[in-house]
Amino acid sequence: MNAAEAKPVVTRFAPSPTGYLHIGGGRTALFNWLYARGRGGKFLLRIEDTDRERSTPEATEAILQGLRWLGLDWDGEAVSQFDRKDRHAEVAHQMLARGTAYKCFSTQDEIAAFRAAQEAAGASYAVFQSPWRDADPASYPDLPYVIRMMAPRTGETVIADQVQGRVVIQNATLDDMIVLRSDGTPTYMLAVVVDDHDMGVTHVIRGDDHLNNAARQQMVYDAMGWDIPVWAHIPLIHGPDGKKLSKRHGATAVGDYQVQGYPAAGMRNYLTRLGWAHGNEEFFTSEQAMGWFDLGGIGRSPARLDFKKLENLCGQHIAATEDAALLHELEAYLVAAHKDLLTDAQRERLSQALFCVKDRAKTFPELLEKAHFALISRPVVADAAAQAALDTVSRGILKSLTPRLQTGSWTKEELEPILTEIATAHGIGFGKLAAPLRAALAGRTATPSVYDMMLVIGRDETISRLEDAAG
RNA sequence: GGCCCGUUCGUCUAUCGGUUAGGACACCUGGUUUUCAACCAGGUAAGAGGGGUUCGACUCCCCUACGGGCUGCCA
Repeated sequence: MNAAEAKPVVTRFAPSPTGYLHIGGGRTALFNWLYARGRGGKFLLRIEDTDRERSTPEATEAILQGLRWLGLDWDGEAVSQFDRKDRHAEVAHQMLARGTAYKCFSTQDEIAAFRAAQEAAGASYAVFQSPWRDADPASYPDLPYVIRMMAPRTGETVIADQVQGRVVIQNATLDDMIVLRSDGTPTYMLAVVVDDHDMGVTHVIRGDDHLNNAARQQMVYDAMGWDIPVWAHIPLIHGPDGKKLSKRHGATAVGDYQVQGYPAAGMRNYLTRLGWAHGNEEFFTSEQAMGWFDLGGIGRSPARLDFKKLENLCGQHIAATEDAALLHELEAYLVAAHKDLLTDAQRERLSQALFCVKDRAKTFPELLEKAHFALISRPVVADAAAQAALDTVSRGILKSLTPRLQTGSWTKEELEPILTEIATAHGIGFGKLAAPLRAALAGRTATPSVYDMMLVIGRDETISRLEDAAG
């Protein structure tokens, strides 16, 4: 192992705050987090807010909020790229001094005309070649200028990518990109390199829409004599139809999943497994994933979102979550989705009911619906299906049941023979008895076991609800 | 247009020259059941197409098709 390999891992997530946290961005952040955390490294956050027109504080907050919900904690304060603009300009001028960049006085009209002429001449690619690249500084006019990278015109740039493999770009197809705009602000290509270098980023894990950019950025590293980070360009996520993910596919924001009541652990599991595999492992915790995750295991083709699989994994995670933690998540979900708070009584009863509902739900709203019986107070309002189960005959049966519940210990062992006996006495199967019981106790037709419900709400409440329903 | 990347069951994937191409989700059948969820048993289902290389290709190379990305004084 040489010195470079021994360096502690530093990864980063660098979103631009122009909107909510996209599900694809969430996965990129997750991969960076997993990689760093699994190796005792650092996971940094940088907000790429150099585009003042489109960046908003609201978007920044939405992104931070999305990351927090996903449970992706970052080290230190989030860095604002805009705040570092002086440093970026400084590096641009260092490049100038090193002779790896030059001032270009071409106007945007001139550039457009150059491209148009090239296109008209049938050139296969339109690479702008600035007439100022080799100009004598003595001939510089007193006009606004940009600083351009003095990119090599021949040869090739090789990106040794951990996911995509060895990618070769012909230098002739790359132009002398602008690193500092005429207003003195840095372009993304410069800022990202300077920041990654200054922040000590060792592994750049990002969407493969940046794969071509990596060649340009690598030239900046070379121009400054800086170490090139390990590149890993991961494929983007697509919608269920294989097309680029967009609004019409439904939820594209991480926040949407929170509001829809998917547990964060399930999201992490699903997103990790999307485009990455560790043998046949499907259901795992983030701690396990940290131990297994590596760049070589990332697939090279874009993966499609599959909500059914997401739900399946979420159901497994809900079932595996400890009651106290689950209750906490449910309350957070209620606030995030409905601005609802639980009363103390509801919280108490819900926590007692979790054992019988958490392995029957794939999402929080589904779980809450199953736990409806524990959240309501009398009088129980039955939905249409439940009302249908409370016909005259059924009400009569319930009426004959209540006296039998007054005494004895309140356990499933004692209750079972009583209910069985009532069913038998009326010549019906247990299923026929359970239906009106569910309706009376929960006002629903889909509920946990009738015994579990009775035990959770207790004898008095059970009898009262049965009497209410029996009329 | 040019350049770059990709293509295994419907979906996520395993395989890293020799396998009856495995698993998971979904789906179908049967069982269990107190509704829902779950559970048990079984089943349908894949290497985009065409050329090579090789004793032997899903695996390596080329072409085509399709999908995606980049080609900005956006990030």
